[in-house]
Amino acid sequence: MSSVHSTENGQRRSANRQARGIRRRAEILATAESVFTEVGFEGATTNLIAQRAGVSPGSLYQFFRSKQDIAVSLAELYVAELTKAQSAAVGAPGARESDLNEFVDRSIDVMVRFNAAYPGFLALFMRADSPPPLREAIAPLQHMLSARIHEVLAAHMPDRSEAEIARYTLMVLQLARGVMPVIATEENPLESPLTGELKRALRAYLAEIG
Amino acid sequence: MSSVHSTENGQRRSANRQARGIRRRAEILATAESVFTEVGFEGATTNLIAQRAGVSPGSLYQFFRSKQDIAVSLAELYVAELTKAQSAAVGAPGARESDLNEFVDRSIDVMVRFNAAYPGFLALFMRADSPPPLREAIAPLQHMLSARIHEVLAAHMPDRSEAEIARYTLMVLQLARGVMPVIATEENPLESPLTGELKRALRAYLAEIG
Amino acid sequence: MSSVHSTENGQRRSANRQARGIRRRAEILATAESVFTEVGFEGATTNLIAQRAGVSPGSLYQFFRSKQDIAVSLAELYVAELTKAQSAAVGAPGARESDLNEFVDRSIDVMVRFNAAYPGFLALFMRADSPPPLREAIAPLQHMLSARIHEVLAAHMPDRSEAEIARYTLMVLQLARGVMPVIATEENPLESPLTGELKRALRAYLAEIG
Amino acid sequence: MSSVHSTENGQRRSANRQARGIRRRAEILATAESVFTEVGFEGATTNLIAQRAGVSPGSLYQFFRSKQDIAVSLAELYVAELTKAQSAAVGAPGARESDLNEFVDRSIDVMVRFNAAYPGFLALFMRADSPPPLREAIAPLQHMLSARIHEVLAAHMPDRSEAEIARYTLMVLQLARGVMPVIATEENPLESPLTGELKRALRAYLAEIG
DNA sequence: GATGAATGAGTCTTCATTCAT
DNA sequence: GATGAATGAAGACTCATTCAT
Repeated sequence: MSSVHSTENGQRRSANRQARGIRRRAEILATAESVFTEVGFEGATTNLIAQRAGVSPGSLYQFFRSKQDIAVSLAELYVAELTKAQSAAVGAPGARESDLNEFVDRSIDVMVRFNAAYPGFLALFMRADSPPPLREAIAPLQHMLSARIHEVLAAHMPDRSEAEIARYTLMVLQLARGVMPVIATEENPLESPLTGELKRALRAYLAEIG
Repeated sequence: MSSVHSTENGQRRSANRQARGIRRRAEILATAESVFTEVGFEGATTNLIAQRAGVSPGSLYQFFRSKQDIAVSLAELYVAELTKAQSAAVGAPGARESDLNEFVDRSIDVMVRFNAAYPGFLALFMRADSPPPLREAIAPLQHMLSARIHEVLAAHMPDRSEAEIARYTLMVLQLARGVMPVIATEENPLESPLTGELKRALRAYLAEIG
Repeated sequence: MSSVHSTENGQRRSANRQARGIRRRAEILATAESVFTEVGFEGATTNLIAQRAGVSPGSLYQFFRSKQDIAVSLAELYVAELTKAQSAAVGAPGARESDLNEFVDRSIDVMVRFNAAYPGFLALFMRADSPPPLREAIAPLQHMLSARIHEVLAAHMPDRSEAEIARYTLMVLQLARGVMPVIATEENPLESPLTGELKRALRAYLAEIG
Repeated sequence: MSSVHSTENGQRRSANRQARGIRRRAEILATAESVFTEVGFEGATTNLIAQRAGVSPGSLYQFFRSKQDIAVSLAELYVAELTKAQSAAVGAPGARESDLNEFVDRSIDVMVRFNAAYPGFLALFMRADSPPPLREAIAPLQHMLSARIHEVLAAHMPDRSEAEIARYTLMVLQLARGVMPVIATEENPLESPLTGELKRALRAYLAEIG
């Protein structure tokens, strides 16, 4: 009985440990995000991240192989979260969008909310010179967004060539990307007039090419 | 007599020196630009820049107070060059734009040409994040571009409030900034379809808000 | 009554524990030996040893005070094993050697066999330098081997001074130590011609000084 | 004239600089040797070496690419010095040795002197587990010594097979290697009785196989 | 003005060891 | 007794900057 008991204890202990480990990892990741946001990837030191997370440098390296691994993990988190948010708000990929304007509005809202929620996203991945591993880490995200836009545009412009659709897709993505960083710094991003203006700009462009 | 003579010599020598100094400075700046472009601001070491510029590290610090100062000086150079280019192509600031669309087209062309000519511009200042040391260097550039757009928009929309004009200005700037980096990587940027699409997008937006 | 019972239980349990403890310790020591052999003393990490031994780092420190203590314990093990092997093959210490040549041959065979059986022995203790932490661990081994040789030499050269005997002892030990590492890397060490040559060399030296 | 003068100054300055650089490098190397001797290669820290050499860590890395490079450079020094010493004392390779015993005596003296002069040699390179680059660095030395011994033995034993000569060569080398470390720690190595004993041992072995 | 050797604070990372559970 | 997460003191190495010449 005592052995059974100790096994139960062991299980509970290891469950607790695992839970705390996951929490710890998440805390470090959140701390890292804010440090990256403040001082950039190269400006951030692992010792500072550790200290701010209330953890020893050694502990940090129990959760992340390297400084870069922290950024990659962050990217993975973003990919997962954004995919989730996009599906929830705009509908699963494949669902026809009856109205292009609706699609634009909802997508922008999703992006705005996302950027507000994860300030590190802009700070780390919207750079011209991210080191290759970071770039790779967000590639899926790029692809997902592009695919979604491409699909909707193609459905609404059946007469256009692949190349044209691809071009429009890229334009929409980059136009939004240009405005997003400044929206993200607003007080209340979702209600910001800039958010409205971005929607207007995209709608105008889509009407023009339609 | 000899003192007069030596003074004349001194003047001539100091003029020569100054000229060579200015040339040196420009060379270092050009070298720094290409190094920044290759490896980014933090990836660049002052020793590498000095070496590639054929100058000793000590000399580099005779022209620039710090690594950051190099970037700031580069930004100032860009401001000057871009102002010149803009004036030449679009008309001096203050000159009324008869047609907004004309203004857009010419401005975009200027920017595209400029980005092609100065690769460091994109590498350093078109980043969505800007590591803190670069943030202040970028400000004058921002202001110059904004001022130009603001002026033209204000002239064409006399009934709008300051705040609205400011908002539209920011939008135009950011929309262009989003697309510019991908235009810059094209084979022949000026003829790229994306350049045309950017003009279309901006015209459509301006028409919408007009 | 119950207390008696529990005491009996306790005794049996503690006996079991102790037995398992000894086994554990031996397992860790064996693992450490192979890790040391693979990557050297400084290359080995206590965490790796623990992991390979299927033990937690904390447990390892229940058996060994420090990393150095592992090496010392290994040395002690070698002293014990080598003493045993030596006694079995050459006769217990104290037993007169009728023939010096016999003694040489048997001792070399013992050493060769031992080196083949315990690769860690060479890796840790046959190094010409010994990093300071290992220096003290090696001492007992040195002493044991020296004592054995000294005794036999003294018995066969009653007319020589202490100092001379000590010198000859050291010579024999070091001559053998020089050749042993290369013998140990041979396919079949015991049959290697080098083993024969080492015996010849030592016999020749002993004859010379005899 | 003043320009000529400044050129002369420049030349003198750069000559001075180079001279000081070479001296500095040699000092660091000497310091490193003694640190390696005291605490071993892995025990030595680059910061300690720098400090003891009266140099900043950064300066150390101006002369040596890495900690390992220091050891490799030391090895190269040893190779050069020992080659020089050997040629001077025993005669250039190729010169027939009339007497084997003479050859042994002189070679041992050279080695003893060398080991006394460069204590780092034993500490760094007589180890069972030197990292590969260190091993490579002394390989030439090994080869030189082997070649020299091989040549002399072959000349004196024309009837033996290649394999036998090779074996004897290896034996001589290793027998000497075993005793050398303890000779090197003696007060006055050249006069140490152990040096005499080593010569005796080698002569006895060579007589035996002759 | 120019040089480049010298600096040293600071970076990422490791690992022997401890300790709460 | 066992566990393994946590620790934190170093270590090798870099690089913006200075300064004697």
